[in-house]
Amino acid sequence: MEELSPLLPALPALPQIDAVAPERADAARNRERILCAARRLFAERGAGCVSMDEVAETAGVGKGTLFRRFGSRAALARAVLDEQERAFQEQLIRGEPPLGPGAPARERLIAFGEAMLDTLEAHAELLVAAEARGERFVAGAGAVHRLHVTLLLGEAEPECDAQLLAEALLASLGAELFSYLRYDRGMSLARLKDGWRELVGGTLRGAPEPV
Amino acid sequence: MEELSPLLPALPALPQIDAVAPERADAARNRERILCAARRLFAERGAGCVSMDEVAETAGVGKGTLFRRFGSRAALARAVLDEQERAFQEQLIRGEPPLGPGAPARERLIAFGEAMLDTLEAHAELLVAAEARGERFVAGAGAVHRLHVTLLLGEAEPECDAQLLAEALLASLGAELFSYLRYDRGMSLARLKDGWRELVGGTLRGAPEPV
DNA sequence: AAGGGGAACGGACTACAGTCCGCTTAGATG
DNA sequence: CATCTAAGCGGACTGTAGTCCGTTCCCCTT
Repeated sequence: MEELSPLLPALPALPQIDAVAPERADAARNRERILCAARRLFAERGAGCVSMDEVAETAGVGKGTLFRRFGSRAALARAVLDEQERAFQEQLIRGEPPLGPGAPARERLIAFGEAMLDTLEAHAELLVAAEARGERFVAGAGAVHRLHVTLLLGEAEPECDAQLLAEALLASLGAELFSYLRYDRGMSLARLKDGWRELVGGTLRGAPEPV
Repeated sequence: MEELSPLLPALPALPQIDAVAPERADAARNRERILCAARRLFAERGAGCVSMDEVAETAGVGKGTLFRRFGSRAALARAVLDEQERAFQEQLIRGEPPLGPGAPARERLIAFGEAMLDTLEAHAELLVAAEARGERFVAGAGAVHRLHVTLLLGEAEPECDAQLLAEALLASLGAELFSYLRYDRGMSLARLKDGWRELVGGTLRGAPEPV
């Protein structure tokens, strides 16, 4: 694994897994309250129609606390999706093929995109909120997806610029674009999946001729 | 023209197609002042560091006037780029190949992307401002690009879902993504152009090569 | 149990996009 | 030139994300 690290853009500050961060009791309580309130409000009224002030008030904490915990609106949305996202990443790493390891890279890529599209279908609004203001590129979940796609592309076609193509492919799975195509343009989920397949199929169909 | 009118059942108050907008003198003057101020401020300090209040003050007009004219921050950025964009569209429609008509669709697509990347290199910050808040999808310039790419794709590969693939390809030319790749990740412009060529090449490899 | 240090709290504050509405005035009409 | 009216004006106002900083109180130490 180590030798792959040059592919990473830089993943600093991965949340420490072990015990470096003992959380104070009141902090933990408040975090839970906030997540709970956010989940409820987002579900009730849609993520786009809930302000941070409302979340703070509903949770019964101050605004400062809310932002100290989560840093930004986008980060809060991500935190609400966290459980979901963890499960998805688990699938990618240890799940059954074709999503998990065992299938050819090309099949895994297709499965990945289809799963992403299913997630988008289920949580479009929240995901739009989660990728606001360019945080899309920095955020933890995005980094994992990026790495996953990069590795699969490199595996399927060692000659290609996997890092760059991964970004291009992921851009086509962005939440804002999805919302636009799905709801403003009325494209069906099946059509979007077909499009993804076409895109991946094309990208992986043999190395481009050397210039 | 006039002699047709007896045939018409009476079309009162159809929105005038031509000469719709006789602009009042003060309005024209203010629009010019605003564009001038915006151009200057954006150039001096970067589009990201200029607030609408500042533009209004520098232009010597009220905030209401500014928003009445341009509607939003993104629209103002687009207006500042307008001249540039007109010239570019002219190239697409009537310019020399490979950007203009005359070259095979595939070459034109590649040239289109490279030209877009050059534009991004020159005006990244302004273009980021211009595509804020999903206005990317609605705005005039975006619509022309979309149509152009869709037509070329359809021409090069009639079997494909040109509308959808056009969106995917255009997403990879988004200003935010460009800024991230170019400046945060430090990829060279040449590399981005190569990536675009790879992407287009792959997408169009499905169909039999045009003879 | 008491005390001290520092993390956590909360809400007032800032900055900014975008809206509203009463006042002004360009320019058309007679 | 006088009058009229609707387009245009401007700045106060709203709603929201995110910051600051004086205060509180958790938890470790003794």
